[in-house]
Amino acid sequence: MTKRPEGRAPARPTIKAVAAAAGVSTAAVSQAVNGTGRLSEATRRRVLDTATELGWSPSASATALRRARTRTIALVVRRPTDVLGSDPHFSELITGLEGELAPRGYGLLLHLVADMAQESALYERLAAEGRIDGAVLTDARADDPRPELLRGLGLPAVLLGAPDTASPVPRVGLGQQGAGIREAVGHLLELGHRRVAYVAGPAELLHTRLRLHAFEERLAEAGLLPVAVRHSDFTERAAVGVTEELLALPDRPTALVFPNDSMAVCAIGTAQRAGLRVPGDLSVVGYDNLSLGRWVHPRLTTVDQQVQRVGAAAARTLLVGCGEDVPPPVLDGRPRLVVRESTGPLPSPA
Amino acid sequence: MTKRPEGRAPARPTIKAVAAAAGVSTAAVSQAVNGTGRLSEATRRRVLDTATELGWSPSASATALRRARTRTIALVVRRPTDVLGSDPHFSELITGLEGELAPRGYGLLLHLVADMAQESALYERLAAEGRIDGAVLTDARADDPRPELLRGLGLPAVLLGAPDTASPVPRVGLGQQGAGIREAVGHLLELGHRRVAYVAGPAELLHTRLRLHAFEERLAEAGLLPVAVRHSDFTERAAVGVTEELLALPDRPTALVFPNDSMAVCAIGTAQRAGLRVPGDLSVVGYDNLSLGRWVHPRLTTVDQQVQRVGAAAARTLLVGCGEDVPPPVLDGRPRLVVRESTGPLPSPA
DNA sequence: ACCCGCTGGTACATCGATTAACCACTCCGG
DNA sequence: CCGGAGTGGTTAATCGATGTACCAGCGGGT
Repeated sequence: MTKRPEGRAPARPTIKAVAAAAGVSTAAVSQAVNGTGRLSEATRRRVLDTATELGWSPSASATALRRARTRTIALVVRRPTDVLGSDPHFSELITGLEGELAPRGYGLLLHLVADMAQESALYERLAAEGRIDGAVLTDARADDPRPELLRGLGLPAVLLGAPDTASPVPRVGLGQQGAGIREAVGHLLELGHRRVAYVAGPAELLHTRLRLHAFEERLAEAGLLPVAVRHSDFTERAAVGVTEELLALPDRPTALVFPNDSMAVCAIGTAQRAGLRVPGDLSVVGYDNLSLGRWVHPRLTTVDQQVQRVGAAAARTLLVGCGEDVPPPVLDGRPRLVVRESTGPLPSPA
Repeated sequence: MTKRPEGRAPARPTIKAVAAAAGVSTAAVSQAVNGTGRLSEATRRRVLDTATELGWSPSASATALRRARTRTIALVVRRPTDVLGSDPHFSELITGLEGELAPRGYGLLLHLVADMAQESALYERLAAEGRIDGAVLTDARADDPRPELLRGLGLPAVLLGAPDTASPVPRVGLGQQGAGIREAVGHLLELGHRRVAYVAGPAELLHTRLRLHAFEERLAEAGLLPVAVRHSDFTERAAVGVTEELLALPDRPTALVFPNDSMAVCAIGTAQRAGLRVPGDLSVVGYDNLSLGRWVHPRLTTVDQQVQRVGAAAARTLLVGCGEDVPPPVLDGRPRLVVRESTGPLPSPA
């Protein structure tokens, strides 16, 4: 039991300590770690050695103040209900972001807000305090105020889930939302389905519109109309309600398409509870390729949109916007249908 | 011709600008916003008004440098496999943390690492750079190196998922892990089950041990031994493998207890796939009370440990450790069993 | 001897806020 | 009329790192 008075700060070394230990000026130390200025190779090495020896890293606060750059990126999650809880979307996105940010010494500042007003206010505060260098904007809306806001604040940003039209900020991936849904509908049509219903996300989200449009378009190409379209939030509760409603329809749909996997799984449960077999009586398609879906019974047919890669691309885009010298993002993958067991041939009419 | 065509930096106002506009010294401005010093009410108000008028907030970098406090808390998620993806645990935890941190102007810095070595290295880097004021340590291990490490770095921390024994850092909640499991086992015993198996998390995690001990203890109180105990990571894939193995046992268990809900759901799927009815032939208990569990078929019996509240308590504890003046955390809830449909009476012997 | 250019560094102002020390002024009792 | 105590501010040093401007040698051409 060492008697150490608590809270005794270990007094981290400063650039001054390193300079003294190496017998040079603080300027030399700075130049050594940043690779700037003109130092002899011998001096540079000696400085770097003493730096590691003392366990010194430049203070993030001081550097941030001097350079007006914090090496921090904001990710704000809007969470009107409890979406985050069930949605793997953000976890995957964060994984993708981190993979690119961390190696460059960047940090991810995470915030949760309830609505768009709070989100905008938060960006303004973060910008006013100079806490961040950029932001990842998720869930693009139809008339999204954020790109313009961030541009006004002088912060680079990247918008996820919007088509690549001209805009104040770059946009990344999730742009081919339609492709996955088209594939899913095509799959259902091939199986013989004619009465297909679509459960969409909140109407104000841009990707909701994109996917819905793709859904209707693909059906139209087969000369069909959706038997029903319902908007919902992303909650499991909504999934259950909508499913019950759709199953009670006079011309009951034989296939349901959902905007995420959690909802699809709940829908399967609801159908089973109502005495229907999946996919015998009802086919169900999800979205996201949540790993859970591979193991439930029946295994879930879903759309994999590779959120992780999108996150990585978004991070790269932002880093470029921050003046970092990184290879530009490449985003090859597009959403792809993963066919498993929750979809099957049209039930033969009794 | 400016280098940045439209990215003209809006030149955020500084304390100097506010001081000039209000006709006072910068010191007065500082005292006004911090409520320190002795300023007349009139001056204070005038300063605050011009501050909001100019849209000024003190620079986080400058304040951090001067006060040696960043108002940032680190949450490092160790993720050997893809646990984060499916585990709602962290989402809930983050929600709880944010609820307390955000109102006090604190930010949450999120990092993902692969193993404990990386995690320790990360804390050292964050501390050396002075990027954080404290850290939330999740998933306590048997001989956890982090509390000692963080103490050595002079950073307040809070350890989650450990009993409240003496330690370098405070510990919060999740300490009564046993209570929930005891309740679950009691429930199964009441239903007549005698052959119960336990699927545990990774052996090095402290809460794994606590829960396992509670499981065995409660069974012993009824004069029973576990029919089997298996360790696993938290992945769905492992759930499937373990379930298949347990169901193939000569004295097949009639009830399975899992360390999280995703695994339990997958186990149910696996059992169904093997032709077993749940809970007719097999009872399944989860842990976490993931919202999905309320809607699958059958609805999942699980343990609710109120992670969100734990997060809130952890945040409060940390804020106190940072010298913030907040009400001390109160953590009333203990884990509670939520009985639903995936558990049922012992199958009558054929 | 003188100036030039080059190498390898150093001195100092600066980023934006905080805070201890200090000062001008008024009021008041003795 | 003077000392002492408030009141309501200001001045200036400081946090740690960065970068521009400057300087000391030194070799070499003329």
